[in-house]
Amino acid sequence: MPRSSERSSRVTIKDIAREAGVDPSTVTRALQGSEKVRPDTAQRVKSIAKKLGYVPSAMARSLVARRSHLVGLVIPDMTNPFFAPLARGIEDEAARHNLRILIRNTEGRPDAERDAVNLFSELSADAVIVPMARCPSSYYESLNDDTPIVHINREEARHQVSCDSLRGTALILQHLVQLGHCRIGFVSGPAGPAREPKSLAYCNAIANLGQTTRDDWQFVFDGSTDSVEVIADALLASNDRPTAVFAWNDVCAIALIHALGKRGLSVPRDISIAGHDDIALAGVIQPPLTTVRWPMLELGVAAVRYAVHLHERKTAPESDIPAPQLVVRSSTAAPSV
Amino acid sequence: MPRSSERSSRVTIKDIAREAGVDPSTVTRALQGSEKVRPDTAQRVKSIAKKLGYVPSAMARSLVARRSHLVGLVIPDMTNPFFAPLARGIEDEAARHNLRILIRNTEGRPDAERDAVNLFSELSADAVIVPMARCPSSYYESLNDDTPIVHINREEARHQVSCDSLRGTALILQHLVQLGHCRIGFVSGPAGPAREPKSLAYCNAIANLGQTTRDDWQFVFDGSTDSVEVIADALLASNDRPTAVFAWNDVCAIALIHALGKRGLSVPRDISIAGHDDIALAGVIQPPLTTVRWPMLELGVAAVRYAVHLHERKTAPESDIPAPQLVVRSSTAAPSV
DNA sequence: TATCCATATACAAACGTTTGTATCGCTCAA
DNA sequence: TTGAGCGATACAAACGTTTGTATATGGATA
Repeated sequence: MPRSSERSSRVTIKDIAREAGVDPSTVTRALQGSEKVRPDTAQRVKSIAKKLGYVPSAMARSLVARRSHLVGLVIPDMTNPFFAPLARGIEDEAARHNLRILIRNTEGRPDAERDAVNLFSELSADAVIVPMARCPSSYYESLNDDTPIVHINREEARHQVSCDSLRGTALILQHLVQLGHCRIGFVSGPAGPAREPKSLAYCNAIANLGQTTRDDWQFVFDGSTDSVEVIADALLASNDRPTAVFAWNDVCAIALIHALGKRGLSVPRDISIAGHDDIALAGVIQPPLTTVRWPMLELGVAAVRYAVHLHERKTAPESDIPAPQLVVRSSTAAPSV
Repeated sequence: MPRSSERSSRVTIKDIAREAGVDPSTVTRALQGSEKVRPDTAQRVKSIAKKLGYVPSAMARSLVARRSHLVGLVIPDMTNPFFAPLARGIEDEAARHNLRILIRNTEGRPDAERDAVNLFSELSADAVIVPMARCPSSYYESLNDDTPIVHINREEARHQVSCDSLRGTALILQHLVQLGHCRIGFVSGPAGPAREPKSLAYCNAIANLGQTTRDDWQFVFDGSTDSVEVIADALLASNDRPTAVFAWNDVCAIALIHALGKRGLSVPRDISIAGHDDIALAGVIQPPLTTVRWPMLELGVAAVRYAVHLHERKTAPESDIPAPQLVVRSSTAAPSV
């Protein structure tokens, strides 16, 4: 029996006050459990509130409190299970701080990312967490700082938490070289500010290991299955093709294994494939994927902590986040040559 | 150069008004592009707003407008890529109606689901979309109806859009029987109001096809990889074990294929496995998974349309949603007997 | 020059809360 | 009997918008 009256608009604190014969301010205090209200009055107010199906207005509340206890999370790609542990870490830590997480999905589109940040800003979110931002730094610098933005793995940003983001590349390449590979290809992720540094990290790591690379051993995955087919074709066309490929994304690596299989190449017998991210499925596909585990959960926790401290003490907390780890499974092996 | 002043709180319409030498109401109208403002005044106001880095307060705005143009989406499991197309359909359709989607993740916990619905309600969301709700119907019936809840595939709910949710079961089982299987196992999804109907659908379909089932051919997947191991063990222990298993969830099916592989059973040679949902990876794993494609994208679109009509015309729109489809790949084959 | 209309702008109330301060009615001590 | 002190409650202002109405300014008309 929610609404007992016939009015069509929302039940307010005033409705409760009228019914209880008290002032609205008394209702607020009663509902908050303030000690300045007589217990029996408080009880009466509460039961009337319940009877009427009262739902407080976050709008009005936040307006006067000038904060919303909301934290925005901007996710570039819900399809990628990679972000799930991040979200979980964020949710858990947020709950501990009496904050509530709201998520917005951008599908990798920079305009959607701007819109998401904007919406959270309009909602007076306490903070906005943006993992793997697609918009250029200049955009974030132009924002006024009422709403702090916390980036994840974006070294140049004002506020950010990160792990050693390029470590994974080094680990994987080192692993492949140790197995005896010397022609190692690379597939970089979708467009965005993160692409360049990744390619660079690959080139550097290759150089550090005393190996060489070639332009036609480097490919771009745009998130679609079509682009994987193109990559597979290009790979086979190369007359001196890589014996191993490092794909910057497990989803891409898995799709690539399949595309190569269709073309008669078996992994890891004919070619080794390594991924990145260690999504939940990576260990249960055939062959189980060699990849890099990122400390996404820990990054989420750290991001929320950072946001909280930013809000309260205006000073950045230290937090140490475990380094990315190599997870060797069965999609990589010594070259067959 | 966002904030030119030294004040630390948010830039408001009053700040702009003061700087432009006009009344706040004129600022609003100028910013809205109302035709009652002289063009040069409007221009001046706009440029000042930009200069000050003005961000409107959604709180204040929604408070007076008494609506937020926000639609809440409650997702039980972000890990499951199954929900990605739903979210995309919802986002796209919402954009067309000038609505913005906010997502909250519940990880399948009923209390988190209640909290999510509650939050959206407090935020005066125009509607809340709840796919695969975990809370009992009685909870939803007890809610006051200022904030309409639109369910997805929940026949008993007041407001819902759905496809023929049990069709998939029938299609898969029919396919398996046609291949010659007569001992067909079943793995149902995680706990919640949807589990019972699913098991029932399985039993009914089995009966309709003139087959029989046994209690020890039916298993429960709770979302963890551990539970898949348990299922695999139980499956092997059965002395008259199923020659095919239908798992109500691709993620579960994929993990099951792997767990059986570890125990020496090859799919589909030794046992057929079928999934449900047709997630993006289903086609690119080894072996490619036979499954059922659900019209998630279309359901998302329909849900938003439903919500919009509920808000505007108070009458439910008709929409026809394509039926679930059987997608036969390579994880099912004739029994080897 | 007085009147009228249109146009541009200002004024004020409202949305639903929260919170600081004022007021009321007690009891208790002097 | 009076006044201080206190506990419970009422009053009022504020948060940042939007919107209906009132006002002022100017030009055209009579």
